[in-house]
This record gives sequence, C-alpha cells and structure tokens, in this order.
Amino acid sequence: MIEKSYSSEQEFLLNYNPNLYDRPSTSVDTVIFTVFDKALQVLLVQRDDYPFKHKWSLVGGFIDLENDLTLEDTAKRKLEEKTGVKTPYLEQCLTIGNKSRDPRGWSVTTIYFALLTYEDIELKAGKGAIDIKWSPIIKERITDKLAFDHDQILKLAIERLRNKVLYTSLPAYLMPEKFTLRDLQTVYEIILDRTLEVKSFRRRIAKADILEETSEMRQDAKRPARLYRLKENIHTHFFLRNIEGAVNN
Amino acid sequence: MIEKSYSSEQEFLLNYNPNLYDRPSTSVDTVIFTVFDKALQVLLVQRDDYPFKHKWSLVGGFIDLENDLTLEDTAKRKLEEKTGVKTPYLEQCLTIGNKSRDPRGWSVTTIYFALLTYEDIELKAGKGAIDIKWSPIIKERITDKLAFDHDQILKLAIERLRNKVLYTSLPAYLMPEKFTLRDLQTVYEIILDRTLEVKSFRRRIAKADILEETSEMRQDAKRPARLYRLKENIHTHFFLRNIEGAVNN
DNA sequence: GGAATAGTGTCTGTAAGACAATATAGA
DNA sequence: TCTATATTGTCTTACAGACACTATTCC
Repeated sequence: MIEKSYSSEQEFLLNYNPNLYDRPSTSVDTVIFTVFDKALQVLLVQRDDYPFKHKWSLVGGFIDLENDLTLEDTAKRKLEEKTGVKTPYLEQCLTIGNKSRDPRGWSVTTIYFALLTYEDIELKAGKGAIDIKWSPIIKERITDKLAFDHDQILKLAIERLRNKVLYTSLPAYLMPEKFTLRDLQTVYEIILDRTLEVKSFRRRIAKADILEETSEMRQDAKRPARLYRLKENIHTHFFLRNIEGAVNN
Repeated sequence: MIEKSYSSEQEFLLNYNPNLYDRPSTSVDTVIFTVFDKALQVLLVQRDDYPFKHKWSLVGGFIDLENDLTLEDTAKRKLEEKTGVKTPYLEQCLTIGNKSRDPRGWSVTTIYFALLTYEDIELKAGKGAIDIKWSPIIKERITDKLAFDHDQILKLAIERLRNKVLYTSLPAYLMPEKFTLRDLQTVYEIILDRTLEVKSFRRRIAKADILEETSEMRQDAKRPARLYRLKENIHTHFFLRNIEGAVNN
C-alpha cells in the first residue's frame, strides 16, 4: 500500500478511500423483554435466510448507513419494525466482537435490551424473517437453540437485567398504564425468580417516589387494590441499597 | 443487487462476498487510568496523522482482523503496546456509533477502561503517535481538547468509574503491591473528589475481605502504618450499599 | 509534652428483613 | 362467619455517618 502525505485535514478527507481497509461486519441486536403469563418473555424472530436459515434469533440487523444516524437508531428501527411500538426503555448492554461468532468472519454486534409493556403489541415478522414470537424464559433458559451466539447474549442480558432490578425501578417500564403495587411486586418477583417481602417492597417503592395514586381501585377477587400509574417525566430510580439475599458476583 | 438462492449453509458461505455490503469503520478506544500526584490520570497519545493530526487522543486503534481474536484482544494489544504492561483490570464501558463522530463517515468505537498501577510503566509512543503522556483529571476535566469525540468519551468513562467506585473495590487495582489502608482510602478520595469517613471506610474494606496483612509497616513521618496486599485470586468486591452522599443519576 | 498521623470505640440514623396485625372484599 | 388478598405496624438487624478517643512515632 502506497502512503501519500497530505497537507491538510481537508485534503486528506477528499482523498480518503474507505475500501482500502478491511472492516468487520457490524450489527445491532436487541433483547426485547416483556412480562406476561407469569414469565419473563423475550422476542424471537425466525431467520428467513442464511446463515442460520430457519433458526430463531434475537431481533437485530445491520446499520443503514444512509438513514440511521446512530447505533441506537438502528436498534429502535428494528424494534419498531417488529413490534409496531416505541419502547419506553432501551439500554445498551454490551458489544461482542470476535472472529468466530459469525461464520462469515470477523463480526461485531452491539447488544441493547428493551423493556416493553405487553399491550397493543402486534408482532410483524417483516422481511428477513419467516416468523416471530414471544418465548418465555424459564429458569434463565428458553426452549430454542438460537442462531449465532444469541444464547450466550440472551444469558448476559438476563443477568444484567436481574442484577439491575436489585437496585433500580426498571420493572416499572414493563407495566401497563395502571397497575397495583402487588402487580409491580409480582413483576419484580418474576424477574428475580424469588419472593420479596411485601412490607420492604412497598416502603422501597414509596421512598422512590415514582408512582402516583389514581382514584381507582381494582377488584379481582377479594379486597380491592389501589391502582397507581408512573409519574410523568420520571426517570429510572436508583436505590442506594440492593435488595438483599440475591446473587452478587 | 442480484439475490441468489443457495441450498445449504455451506454453499451460502462459499459464495459469500463481504465487499457487497458497506460497513462502518470499527475501532477500539481505551481510557487508561492511573493515580499519582494526588490526581486521577489518563493516558493520551498525540496523533501522527490525519484525521485530527497532532491532536491528543485516547489510546485506540483498529481491529487487526488477522491477529486479534476478540475486541478485548485489540484493546489489550494497544494497551500493552503503549505501556509495556498487562492491565490488572479492563472493562468494556460503552460503544458509540454514529454518522458524525469521524469525518471519514459512519464510525463505531467500543470503549474500554483500564486501571493500572503507576509503577514500572515506560510509555512508548509507538507508530501512529508522535508523543504519549499522562494527563491529570482536575474537576473532571483535562487541559487538552481531544480528537474525535474523545472528550465526551473520557467524561463518560470518568462518570462510570466514579459511580462504580461507590459500590466496588475497583480502586484496589490502582494500588502498588503493598499499600496502607490510608493509601487506598486516598485513592478512593481522589477518584470521588471528596473526603471519606475513616472509620466507615475501614469497616467497609474489612468486611469485603479482599486484603491480607503483611508483616511490614511503613513509616513516612509519624506513626507507622500497616502494609497490606490484595489477596490472591480475589475478584472485584461488590458492596450491597453505596458510599452515600454522592451523585446517583 | 506537643504535633501529626494511624487506628479504634461507640452512638446515631436509615433502610432492609421478618412477621404479626388489621382492613376489606365475596361466599 | 370464614377465607383470601391488600395494606400497615413494629421489632430486629446491618451497615453507613459522625466524631471522640487512644496509640505510636518524631521533635
């Protein structure tokens, strides 16, 4: 390769040829979580084409270099394409890059995770996929063997979510508009896969000051329960202490 | 673009042509921290070439698709190239990808941060750089205006480090082999830019059970202080409670 | 003894854990 | 009334904050 020398930034850029350098493949994958049927669920799509044709995988794709301005745009675009909704919570989780994860060669993928309310979501397989579904996570496992290293990625995302739930109000993003404190606690319990103390939980949520009472009550069977909603313009609350008795590596 | 159809994964891979797809540029940048002269310090290199010729920047570079097996390998290779040592702590921090951060076009960079003992390190500018230096961080700022979006990246890495120091034993990785409890507390205080309560701090470290006493004492001026070392095969300790009174966004 | 730094004792405050007690519904 | 679920009361425990106190060195 011949190295030229330039006399200004501008001149360098005018002569810059991106094809002189080999680049790894770069993609974005999003672990889209929701909760229903007493389980944490993750959105999977069945691949329409090679590699891993017909295998189930996480929601992901390549950056649209023309139209995506940021990596997060790519994640949001794919998410909205599949679910038809905008996510109330999207967090970058990790980037995995190595020579072996994709049979086509060096590949880098940035992983996001999203939390969605299971409500009004109409799944659309869209192009590149022949099917799409929610898959429940039972004991940190799903039934399918996923494409690429998506099993490992899913495991990492679950770990991150579970750990973060110990000191944040993240599960609030999984709730419908109105919900009871018991509903919220149940979502915490589903994610953590353990029961929590009622009193401690309610004290914690009260202290966080993220909810507001509605005037409504909901009655399923016995004593009616107060309905709450998330306060407006509230961000994730970070508690100073973890919920205890859980894994902490 | 003509789409062919293949009848097996193998056939697809044999015919795969990576040059059909435009890819963003992909790099790795590492924020290398150490502590000396009563300040958190970050390693900077002065760029030898365009773009941002002669500007200071973080330690980074492109993936060597032949020899790097993982993104972390890239980070470690660059780090060892500049410092001559292996880092005791390397953590992936964040990936920034957008259309505007690099004048050459769509660019993705995965950012790591490393914690090094300021000891036996011989800086080497190496190729691509005309100079290399430690730069102190005063009030979350450094004096130079860095290349690309490295100012923003550095800010994010400092934020992450400071936040993590509130609930982990990370500063232990910045210590020399033997050190006093006061030394360790001072490093915490430098990173957090505030004083800590002596008693609370010592209780916390004792509880973490990550240090072992040596038989040696160190005497600077007045009463001699016990020297400790990090226990072997000890990982980062995660405390259940944060050090309080600090930022928590 | 006085100054400086290392290290301990101990009281207070906050929030979590445990679990008993009370409240409100339907049957 | 009995049962189930919602909600509150309250005692204990763990650990951080505050700060006084003791210990060991040099001068």
